[in-house]
Amino acid sequence: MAIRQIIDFVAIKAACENCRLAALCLPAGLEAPDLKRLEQLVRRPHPLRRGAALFRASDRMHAIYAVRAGSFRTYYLAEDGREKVLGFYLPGELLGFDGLGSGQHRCTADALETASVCELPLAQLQELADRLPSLNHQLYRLMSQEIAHDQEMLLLLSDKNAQERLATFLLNLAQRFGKRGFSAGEFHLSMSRQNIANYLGLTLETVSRTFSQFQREGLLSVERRHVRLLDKRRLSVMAGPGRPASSSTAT
Amino acid sequence: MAIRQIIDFVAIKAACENCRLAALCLPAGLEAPDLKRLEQLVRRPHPLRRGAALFRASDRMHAIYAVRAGSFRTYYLAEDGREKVLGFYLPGELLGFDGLGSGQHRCTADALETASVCELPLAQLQELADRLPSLNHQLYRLMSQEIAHDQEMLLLLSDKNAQERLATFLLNLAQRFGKRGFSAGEFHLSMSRQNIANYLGLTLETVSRTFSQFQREGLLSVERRHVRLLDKRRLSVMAGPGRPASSSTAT
DNA sequence: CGCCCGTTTGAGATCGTTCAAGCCAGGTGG
DNA sequence: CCACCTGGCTTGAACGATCTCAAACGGGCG
Repeated sequence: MAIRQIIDFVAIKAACENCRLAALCLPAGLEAPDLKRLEQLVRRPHPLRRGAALFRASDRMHAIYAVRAGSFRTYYLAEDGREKVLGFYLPGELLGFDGLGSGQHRCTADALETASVCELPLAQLQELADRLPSLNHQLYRLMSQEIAHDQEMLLLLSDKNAQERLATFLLNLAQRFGKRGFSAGEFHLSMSRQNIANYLGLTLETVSRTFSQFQREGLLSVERRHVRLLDKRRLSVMAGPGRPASSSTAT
Repeated sequence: MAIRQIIDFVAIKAACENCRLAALCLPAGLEAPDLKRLEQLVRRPHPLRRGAALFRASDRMHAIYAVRAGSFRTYYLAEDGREKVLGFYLPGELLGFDGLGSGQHRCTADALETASVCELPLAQLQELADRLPSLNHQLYRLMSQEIAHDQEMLLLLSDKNAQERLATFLLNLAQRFGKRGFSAGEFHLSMSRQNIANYLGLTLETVSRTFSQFQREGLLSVERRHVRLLDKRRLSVMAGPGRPASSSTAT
């Protein structure tokens, strides 16, 4: 498979120090010598294909992951089988902290498209963290961001209507894509309407209708999963309070 | 003031080792020698009266707090002035981590009634944590719990109807009161309907009506802020999926 | 005693859901 | 190569839970 080969090739070359995502990733804020040590821990497993799980709820946590390519979704399964989508993760973003307290993951992460990660084995990471306060602080910072994201979502879910929710979501994605060197005005949604709806606490019909409405109003153009934001200013007004930014583990 | 004197008297005697809340508090899981060191950091400021802020959003974070008596609410102020109540804190529960990442609090905490806290100054706590991996792990565990709580709330806000929300809330409170040696079947709500409503993503009218409905159905009796749960089994069924437990920073 | 605030209760409006039908793109098999 | 099928998406119509607006109640405090 050609794709597999390309990815493996990249994997061999990838190192935190040279990684174009480094600034967004765990290494951010670490000094060169600490970075070297961190780098030695990193594993780069084979890519996952669409739908494959990176980890599952109640799995013993054995690593933190950085998205290298592709994208992920995390969700959480209620006792009665209902799913709740908790977040989406783009390249450079970290996931898997949810287990740091208990040693067990609380949610499942699966790939929305073919995707690959860097893996930081927990045992060695904690050992390193116990000796490097700076790494500890970095981990606190990341968990804090997770909390910040969840609290933004609480505000969104309790106060915002469908338009505000979708606008917030799209601007957030745009901002995160932009930060990664992709276009912030035009992008591909790797998640289905159903996933977006679940994440935003709506039904897929409402998401679909709201997309159509935004398009009629000239705020964006959308065709299946391709979106182009045409009037970010107005979208931003629609999105309402709470920074449109800051979703997921992005800085 | 008599009350003030009593509280000060208790404050002098209180020490983590003897504190009846110790098992629920930060010290849980720490060994005796580490506990001693932690204990030396603790300050016990004067009680706060109803409405007084323990810390405010955008304040520089300089401590973590453990509730000693009374109760607190945390909320988060959106740009347009809308408030979002994030959580309630009972004796033995810890608050104030939200700033661990950035060094700034993201939300405001205020007393719902006369309340007092133990204060763990951040600078010394971090210094201690840098030398005590066990304390670090404890802090991770607590932040993790915060995340767990927020994610339970995300599920509640996106999936549950008013009855499920209120039932979940009441059972959660009951469980937390019970763990603290108060009655788990009958308790006083220190927060207003407005606060409950905001926390649950409803209006105060809906909360009020749902209380009345529960009472008509024999699930509980309620008079102003005094609640007695009469049929926890049925309430539990109503509450739906996601553990009814685990709210806030309680273990 | 009377005011004020938090709460309860009622009636109507609204937004999102539900149920249902149809569309479109991509993949499959004849 | 085309017909068909499937899954994801769009659109419509009616329903319903919650919100909004409004009024009245009741306890606590000056």
